[in-house]
Amino acid sequence: MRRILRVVVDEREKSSEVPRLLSSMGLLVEYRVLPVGDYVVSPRCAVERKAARDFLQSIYVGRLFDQARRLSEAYDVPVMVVEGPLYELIDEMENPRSAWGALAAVTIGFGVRLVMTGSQKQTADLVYALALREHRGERRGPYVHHPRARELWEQQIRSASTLPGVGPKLADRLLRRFGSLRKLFTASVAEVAMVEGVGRARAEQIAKFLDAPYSPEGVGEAQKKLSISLLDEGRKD
Amino acid sequence: MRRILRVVVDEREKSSEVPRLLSSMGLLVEYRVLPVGDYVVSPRCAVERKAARDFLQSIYVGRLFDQARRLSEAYDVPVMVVEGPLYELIDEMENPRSAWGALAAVTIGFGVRLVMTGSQKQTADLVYALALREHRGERRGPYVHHPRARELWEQQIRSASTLPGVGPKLADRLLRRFGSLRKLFTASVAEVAMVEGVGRARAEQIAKFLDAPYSPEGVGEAQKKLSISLLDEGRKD
DNA sequence: ATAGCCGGGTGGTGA
DNA sequence: TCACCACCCGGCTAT
Repeated sequence: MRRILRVVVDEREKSSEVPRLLSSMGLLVEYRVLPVGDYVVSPRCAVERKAARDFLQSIYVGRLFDQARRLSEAYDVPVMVVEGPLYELIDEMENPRSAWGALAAVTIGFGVRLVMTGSQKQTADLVYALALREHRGERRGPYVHHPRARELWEQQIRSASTLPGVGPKLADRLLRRFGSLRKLFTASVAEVAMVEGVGRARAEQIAKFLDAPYSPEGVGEAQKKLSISLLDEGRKD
Repeated sequence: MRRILRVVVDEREKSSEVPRLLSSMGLLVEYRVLPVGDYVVSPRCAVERKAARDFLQSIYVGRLFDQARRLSEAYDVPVMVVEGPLYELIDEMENPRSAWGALAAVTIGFGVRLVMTGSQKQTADLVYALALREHRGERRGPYVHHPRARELWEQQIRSASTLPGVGPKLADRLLRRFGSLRKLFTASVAEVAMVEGVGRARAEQIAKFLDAPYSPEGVGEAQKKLSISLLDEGRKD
């Protein structure tokens, strides 16, 4: 049996259909007065819902950037949903480019993830998808995208995960087995291969990686630029 | 005098109106065969343009996540533009939620910035706004990036950078000095401290990190309190 | 010789 | 997300 998905909704959103749709989908909807955001989907992810017209208006009042800032300050994964006929409204504008510029500023400048939807139903579907995703802790993307590791053990896992074929799960097992990063990094192929989830092939791959000589110039790609700029020219032997 | 905005466009995009619109706006359009992305707006920012129908289809072929991954690996600011009547198409689908889930995965999992537009004209306006925005930052570097698998030396630098107080530059120096990751990880405090940019304090910090015992659930009571307070879910009374 | 600038590099913070 | 700041390191310099 799987746990109920929970989402915290701002009181003011009661006037929209979205919360009702969410609870009809099986989500547990809980109302609060939220200082920022409209739908809190997980401790790190909140959604701000804005009607297309309101979105465009708030560009000129400067309110948009304020909200984007507050949202990204409060949550690691800030999402802004623009709901409604945005395209038509932008086409009616005198200078549509400023609207696209604002869009770019919000998503690139503040790191807010934008999604446009066509209706409240679609907004609800999106929020549901977000809740599902956040709840599962689903990692579709590469693990390097992990936000930030604060605790020591998280940093250790992150470090061990840089080994080829080693993700967070395996890193945990390896660290449990060896006790510290140093011991892991100095372990022999046979010792590493003994850990569950690591076979001979993977163990050898890891050893090969650790022992690989460092040659940034390598096979002469355009990457040379980096290594050249990194070279220190102040050798005075 | 301000410099002309330049954008590199994939050859295949010639068949669309967008490049023509861009150059009529005053952008310098340069055609190339791009390995990834359709519009390269700056050394760090590229845009992949997808028709709404194509976008939805590529979800089911699995091609979407592949493209998202390649885009985000090659550029720091990957942008995906979904052009056309997405809302209507999604409403016609049997399970629209999977579409929103895919959208969420692309933008949250892969860090791709999504923007929906209603027409080629709007896409052009967006690309223009991006070019303007990126131009202000004035970064230089190669416009075309390659999606090829990360080079060995890059992975080695990434691995060494997980050490505390060590970024890409220091990682390079450390690896040059020690020759391989294994040798770096087994080096003594004194040896590490000899490298330029690493003093006694930093060397000791690194050693402490490597030798720290792994205790995922936290051993210290004080530590426990901290993590509990951090994990405390959105109680905002 | 050495104590104090200064420029590069890192990582945390607030917008 | 990203730009800015504060700290750490090591070399230079002026005594």
